[in-house]
Formats: sequence, C-alpha cells, structure tokens
Amino acid sequence: MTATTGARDPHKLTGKGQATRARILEHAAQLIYAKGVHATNNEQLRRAAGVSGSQLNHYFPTKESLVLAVIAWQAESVLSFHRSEQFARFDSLDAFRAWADFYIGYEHAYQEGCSLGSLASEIIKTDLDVHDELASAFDQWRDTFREGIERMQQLGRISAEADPARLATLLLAAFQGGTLLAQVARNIAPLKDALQTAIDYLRTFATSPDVGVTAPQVGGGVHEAGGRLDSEDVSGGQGRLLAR
Amino acid sequence: MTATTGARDPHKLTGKGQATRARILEHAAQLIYAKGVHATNNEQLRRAAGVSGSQLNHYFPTKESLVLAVIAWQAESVLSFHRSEQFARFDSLDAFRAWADFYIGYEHAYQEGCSLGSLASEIIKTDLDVHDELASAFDQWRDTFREGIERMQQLGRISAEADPARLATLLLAAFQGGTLLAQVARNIAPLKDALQTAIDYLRTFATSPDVGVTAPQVGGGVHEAGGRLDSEDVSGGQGRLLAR
DNA sequence: CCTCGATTGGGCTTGACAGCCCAATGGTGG
DNA sequence: CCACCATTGGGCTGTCAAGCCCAATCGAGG
Repeated sequence: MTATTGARDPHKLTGKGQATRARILEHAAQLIYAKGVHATNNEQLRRAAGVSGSQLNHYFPTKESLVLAVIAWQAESVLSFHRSEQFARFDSLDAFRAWADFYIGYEHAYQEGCSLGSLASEIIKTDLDVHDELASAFDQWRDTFREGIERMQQLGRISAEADPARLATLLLAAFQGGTLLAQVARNIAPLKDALQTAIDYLRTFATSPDVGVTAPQVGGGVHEAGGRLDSEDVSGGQGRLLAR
Repeated sequence: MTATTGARDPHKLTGKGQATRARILEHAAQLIYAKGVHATNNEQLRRAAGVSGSQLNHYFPTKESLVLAVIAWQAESVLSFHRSEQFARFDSLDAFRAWADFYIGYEHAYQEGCSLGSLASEIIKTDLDVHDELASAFDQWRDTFREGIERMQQLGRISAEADPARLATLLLAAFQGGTLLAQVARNIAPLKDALQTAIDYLRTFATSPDVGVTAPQVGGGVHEAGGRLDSEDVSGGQGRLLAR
C-alpha cells in the first residue's frame, strides 16, 4: 500500500541514479500522455529517455510499477498546479475563470485530454490496482475547488446557499467530461462550453453584481471563436501539468 | 466513410449469418464494456459467443472492424435509449430528473462507466480512426438534450435566457466526467452530485415555482444515502443501453 | 437427387512485447 | 593504488494474441 511508486525507492539511490530514474519517469509520462499506455513500449522509452534495456528493469521492474509511478507523478503535477499562486486558492470567481481560460487555451487539452483523466480511463478496467491512488488524487483536486468555494463563502463573496462540495464536483466532472468531448470532436468548444456554463452557475450564487467579462448565460457567446482571456500566459511553471 | 461497421455488410448475409454476426457483436460489446478493448481477446470472444476462430475473421476480418462495429452498436443503443418514450424527448425538468435517477441507480455506471465514453477514452489515442463515428454519436446525444431544452423554452417552461446548447453540453460533460469519477471512487456519489447539480442549474431557469422533490441546491442532500426516485424501474427496454 | 456456394470449425504461423540475464563500466571508500 | 558495489549496456527468450489457411458441413437452387 505504501509502495505506490514501485520498486527502487528513489531515496536509496545515488544522485546519478535518481537523475536517471527521474529522466525515465519524465519521458514516460510524456510518452504515455501523448500515445497512451498500451501504445507505449519500452523500446520507445529507451530511445526517448536515452537509457537502455535493463535500466527500465532496474528502476521499474514491471510496466505496472512504471505506470503507478507515472500516475503519482501526474497527480502531483496536477495538484501542485492547482495549488499554485496563480489561482489564489480559488477564492474568487476570477480565479475560476482564469483556470478555465488556461485549459481552454491549452491545446493539449483537446488533443491528449487530461493528464490524469485520460490515464485513469485507459487503465481503470485493467487488473492494475490504481483506484486508491487515483481516487485520492481526484479527491484532493475536488477539495481544492471545494475549499476555494468555502473560502468565498466565508469572505461573503457568494451565498451561503451554495453547496461547495457539489459545485466542486460539478466543476471537476465538467472538466473531465468536457475534455473527453473535446478530444473526440478535435475541438475545444465542448470543454469551453462545459467549463463556462459550470462557472456561470457558480456565479449565480455571487453576492456582488459581479464584473464578469461576458453576459451571464444569455446568447451563445461561447460558440464563436474568440476567447475571453486568451489564457496563454496564465501559465508559469506548470508546463509540467499536462505534458512534458 | 460509409463502411463504418467493417467488412461483411450485414444485409448481404443469410439469416443465419446475420444471427451469428449479431451474436458476436452483442457479446463483444458486453465483454469490451466490462473488461475494456485491450483486455478482450478473440479467445474470450469465441467462448462467449459460442463461435470459433475463423468466424471472427469472417464477419470481422480485423479487430479494428469489430471495435468499429461495437462503437456503432453502442452509439445506436445510447441514442435510442435517450430517444425512447420514457424521457418524453426531455421536454420537462422531471424528464431530466428521471434520466439522472436512472443512471444514479444503474450500478454499471460506476463499475464500468459509460458504454460509449469509456470506450472512447480507451481508444481515442490509438491509431484507430474512430473520431468521426464517436463525434457524431456525442453530437446527437447532446442534441437530444438541446432540443429538449429548446422545446421547454417554446412551451414556456424555462426562460428564454437559457442557452440550450451550452446547458446540453454541460449535462453531457457532467455525465461523462461524473461517470469517470464514480468509476475511480467505486462510488456513485460523484456522478450523483454532478448530475443533480447540473440539473439544479437548469432548474434556475424554470418559469414556474417547480415542484422539485428536493430543495434547490441548499444543503448537502446529495451526500446522504437515500435516492430521490430510486430509479430502479425507470428502465424499460434499455437493458441494451450499457451492458447486455 | 445433385451441384455449388455460403457458412462453420479448428489449428497454425508470425510478429511483438515484457521481462531477464550476463558482461562491462565508473565511481567511491579504504 | 586497489577492491568492491552501484550503475549501465545490449542482447535474448518465453509468452500471448492477431490474422490466416484448409477441411468439413449445411442449405438452396436446378
């Protein structure tokens, strides 16, 4: 239960060994995110990470151990991204808007999907026991939203009527589902619609008039091309988030 | 583009041949839904469908053709289920509630996920070209909701302010994402929260006071055990929908 | 009743991938 | 300077699944 990362505890390796292990992990995460678990074999990993045969066996004795380590790595990436300064712990509607705009402008979102969600979908039905690891990650992700909404309530920014837990679940589900629909359609629009509509709902609980950039939910403002923030530079150190 | 089902057009087979092909397809859909595409091999298919070796090659020359046929079959199942009488073409809030309650009470939803969504997630990154088929199915699915909401507007049941397309997208995304989260958590709660919260939003556009069974969105009514409709018999002829 | 084509059955071969082994290297402490 | 151990390299083999072939059977039309 504790050995979530698979064999070879990183802290028992030398500096060079840790570096090699990290390099493998990083490239594995990238490859798996781009091509999926099944389409990624160890020969590709060897070439990508510049390592060779027995190294994979040395640091990750089985493919399962590698996948588990990648899951942990991606989970940590997503969570640290959502906890980063740029979103101010989601204590305002603008923080949620900035978050949505980031993914709406993030091209990988509708190409490879969510780094955690697509991985989860692909292996959830296999015999790999990854439920606990993934469930914990998604719980923490949702709690990031929930705690932000609770803080907004404490700050008087939204009504006490709102149910933070349910709204947080809707936001995360809309993101995961919207990402899947966007992947299938090869078009960001479904994700954009889902996220903005969910945030529109959140806004209906706002206590102040709110200075939203777009009108509440009237008209199909979402369906035309232009973005609202362009979001390209909401990024900072989160290149790690989805790919890379 | 037209040969979506793969080789051997069904209408060019004898009655017996069609029956065999249908039997293979049905069992393949069930197995793939339960175990995933990669974990399903032709030996399992042979035993499940009671057919043998060359029959798979005869009716479905490649695995890709079989998967494509399964996708088409599942898409048709989902769409015909959503278009069935029981949901009255989604022309009322109660129809949406009945829909949500069905899936909340449908145990497969948090075990194997959505019959179409989980399939899509698993193979979207492979070289199989299934985007068009899947995109069409999801579009039609979303349109089912959208047209229902538009009808509700025409009937004066909800405000003209509502954006049917975006709300429909949110509903579908919440379902897909909620299903994924429920699968990971091995618990129906995330799906329940996501769907009910999305429908709560839809209800805020209602013109009449509404006789909803639960209070709007106050309190965490979702997090306790009891369901709202128990939904077990919203079903009818839709055993085909997800499994079977 | 006969013939022919469609349908069915089981076995087989090829290819790919995961996992493993042995040899070589490099660095670190004694 | 030496010895030992962690680290690295490349190749190898067992396993499994997909795709294919040949033989047998069944049904329909003449």
